[in-house]
Amino acid sequence: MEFNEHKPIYLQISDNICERILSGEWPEEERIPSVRELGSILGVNPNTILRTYEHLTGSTIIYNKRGVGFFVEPGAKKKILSMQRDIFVNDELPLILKKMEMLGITLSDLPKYVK
Amino acid sequence: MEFNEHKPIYLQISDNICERILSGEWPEEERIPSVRELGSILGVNPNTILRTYEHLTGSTIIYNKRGVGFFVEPGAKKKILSMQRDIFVNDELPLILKKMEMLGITLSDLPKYVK
Amino acid sequence: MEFNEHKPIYLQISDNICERILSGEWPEEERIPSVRELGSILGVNPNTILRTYEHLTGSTIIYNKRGVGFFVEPGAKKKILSMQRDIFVNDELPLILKKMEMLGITLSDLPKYVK
Amino acid sequence: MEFNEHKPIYLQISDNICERILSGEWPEEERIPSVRELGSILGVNPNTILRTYEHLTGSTIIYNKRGVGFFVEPGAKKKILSMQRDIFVNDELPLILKKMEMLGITLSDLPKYVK
DNA sequence: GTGGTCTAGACCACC
DNA sequence: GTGGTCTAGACCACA
Repeated sequence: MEFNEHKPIYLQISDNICERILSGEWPEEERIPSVRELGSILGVNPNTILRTYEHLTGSTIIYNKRGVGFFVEPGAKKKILSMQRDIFVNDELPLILKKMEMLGITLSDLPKYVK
Repeated sequence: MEFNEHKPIYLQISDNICERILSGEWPEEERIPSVRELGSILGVNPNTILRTYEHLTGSTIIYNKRGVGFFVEPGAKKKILSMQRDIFVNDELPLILKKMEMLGITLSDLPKYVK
Repeated sequence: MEFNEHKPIYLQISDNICERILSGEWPEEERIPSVRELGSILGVNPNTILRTYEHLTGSTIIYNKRGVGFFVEPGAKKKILSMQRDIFVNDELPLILKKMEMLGITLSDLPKYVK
Repeated sequence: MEFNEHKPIYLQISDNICERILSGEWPEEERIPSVRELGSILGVNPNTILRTYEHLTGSTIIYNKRGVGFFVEPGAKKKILSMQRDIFVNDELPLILKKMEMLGITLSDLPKYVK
């Protein structure tokens, strides 16, 4: 997996996992790869994966069965959607719009940039 | 000057300087404050300012006259705008659009969220 | 390590590292010492080593794996050679030839001066 | 006048003056421009020119008549030639040859690079 | 006066 | 453990 320069790797992995859950690749209630497995798949230290899992556990998107592994929470998809929607609309969108104004790009210009 | 938590101070100062150049407060071809001056104005160590200036020099937004000081490059405004536009269109916008798709938000929904 | 008077230490270390890479002492793809390690080996402040590493990263001769360390870029040897050859042929050689002309020394005189 | 990055400006001007003397543009025994004049011609602080003149005075290539100006020493051309020849053969040439060896360039390759 | 280099040491996020 | 940022302060060559 390729990582962006300035965002912590564990958060980038977190985003990646959310996408997998949303897409149904990792269904609710099912076990996800162990810290070691995913670490070796992504070429990343298991500690980093653990941090990701802790982060997602804190948002009740996954949960841990001791000695067994991590599982996707029931309702995870809904949760992810509402959380990310909130963040997007309240935090990110205002910044985006401000920047677009600075750059002289309007909403009606956007379709031009969609590939 | 107030600094944001998680972005390096020297980059925040860099952004700030770009804004000053764009606004015309620091015109092209003119000398900008010395590292010591600006450091004491912003309450920041001169080394940190120097780092900012090195960063901006690397982007040919300012240049150095040895023993004299730093000056705004001719064409700096155009350069800043085109750089920021590039980053926005090529790096940020695709991620934004991807996320919007994931969240089920379309371009035509956006005007709703503008205050 | 002994340092020359008038060239910055961080650049001298940079040259030294390039030699190590060229000689194969530090092979491509392999990890090089941490800033603290190399600093204590060379008797130099870690910040100075970091500066060297940043400089070499900028020339894509080494790269950083976050939280792990710096590594020699694949193709670093070739890159170093071609960079140095470029500088020599395009920047230094013209000056040398100009000076030789001024001094009345011709190319065919040179073998006389080789010990 | 354009200045090289890493060599002090006052030395670059010194080289430039030596060339003028060798070429006969500034003949022996004749007055050369005042510190202020040359400074404004080259776009450089007069202090820098003064430093150049002091440097050349120290090598008895020019001399000062108090209240009148600086003059080219009689015998300056010969002096410059022998000094520069010495430096070139003893100091610079060995370094050049060493670097050429490192880069795999031989003396017989050189004519190729002459424009 | 200017920037440039270097040190010592601290603190931090991240792996 | 890793690098990255920042400070304080020193020293220097140069303009």
